[in-house]
Amino acid sequence: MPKILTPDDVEQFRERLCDAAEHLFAQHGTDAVTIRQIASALGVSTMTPYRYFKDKDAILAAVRARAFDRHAEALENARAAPAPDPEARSNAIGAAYVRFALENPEAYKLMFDVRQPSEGDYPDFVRAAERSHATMTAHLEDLAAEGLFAGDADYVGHLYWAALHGPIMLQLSGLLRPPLDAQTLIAGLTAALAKANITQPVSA
Amino acid sequence: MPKILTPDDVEQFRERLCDAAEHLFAQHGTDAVTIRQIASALGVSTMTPYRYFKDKDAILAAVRARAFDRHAEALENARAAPAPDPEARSNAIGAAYVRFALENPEAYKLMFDVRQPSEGDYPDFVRAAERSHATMTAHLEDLAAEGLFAGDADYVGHLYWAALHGPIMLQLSGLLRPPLDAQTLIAGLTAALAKANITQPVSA
DNA sequence: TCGATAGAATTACGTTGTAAATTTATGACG
DNA sequence: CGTCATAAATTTACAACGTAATTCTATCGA
Repeated sequence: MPKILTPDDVEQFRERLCDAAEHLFAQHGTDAVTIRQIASALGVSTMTPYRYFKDKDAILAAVRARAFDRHAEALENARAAPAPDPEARSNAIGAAYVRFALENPEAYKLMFDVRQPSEGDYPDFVRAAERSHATMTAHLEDLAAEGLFAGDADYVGHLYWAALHGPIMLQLSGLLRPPLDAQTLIAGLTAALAKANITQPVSA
Repeated sequence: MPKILTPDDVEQFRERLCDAAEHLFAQHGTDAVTIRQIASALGVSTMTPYRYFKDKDAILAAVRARAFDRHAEALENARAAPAPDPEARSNAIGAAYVRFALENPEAYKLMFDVRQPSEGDYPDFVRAAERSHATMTAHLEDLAAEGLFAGDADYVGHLYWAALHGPIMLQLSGLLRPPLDAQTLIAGLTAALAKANITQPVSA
């Protein structure tokens, strides 16, 4: 019998390939990177990646999922870190979100890239995206358990998510001019949310 | 002497080409559309578009600029329309923004597509994008002139912009699950902004 | 009528994603 | 210990792409 790839071998190669792809994406832009470049960076032939991924779209989905996973990890670490009080922990989670986005703009753009047509075809991506956002909801549920927040944790979590995501995307789209930037807008939006203390969906 | 294209001829052909390209983009996705398809839809040869646009990127920039222009027009119409009171006019402008985005999701995605590397190369696009956002600031300056708002119009305009853009982008990225949607989040964020009445950049 | 020439069409080429065919290397078995 | 079936990798091949270079066509001043 010939050599057989263990599931571990497969996973390891996929990791290496995604690492290489991610670097190339960040360096040259997602569209400019070819399968041939990725294969060459790994020292394998052009067709070898096809043994590990269905096609180029599957590679893109895998890289996006990995970016979401790293993002989720940053949030989870912030949530797990010691904090003097719950408010400080809230701020730490928000700061971790923003820091990840601004320090890894190419990864963040990729995560929320709106072109992948049917994300349902890539369950790994969907799971990673859910995991990332779940931390924010979980933190609000912590606050609720401590009696510091009463309301719809999912809804309010999404409000804060949108309050971070909107400014970040405007900045990454190149549409903010000094002195405006994502941080300044996020400060205003989160201050407004905290002050208004919205807890339930408001009727339009 | 041979036939000579007047500037009007050129402009007319560009319009026709952008119309065709936009339809194809919305139908098949931006990436799947080829120059050959666009040319064929116009009944011209493959290379004819190159007489009117430098390359494919220039076509994309032109289509994006046109989308921003239509968006700006929708906002300007809402601002110019009669309204019972200033608050109603504010709501009408916001509603026009959201309606455009949700009724033309492909156009909206294109406008804020984060891939075009150096938008500075396309001054028409930059101008259209500025025009779109200027309406919101202008409306706040109207309010200020009437004594109904005192604060940094540019900053607060951007706060509302981000409060609309964030939820819309989350929805268009396919990351909102029922019962959550862009409208519900926008209602919460704009309610918070109105209630908190932020007027100046808040210090982090 | 005719020829110079702007604009359109045709041809051509390098590159892409990937299907199909071929080669290579492994490990159980006579 | 060689041999062979076969998984994995490579090589080859091809249609389609963006676009440069070339050729054709139709117009208008002479």
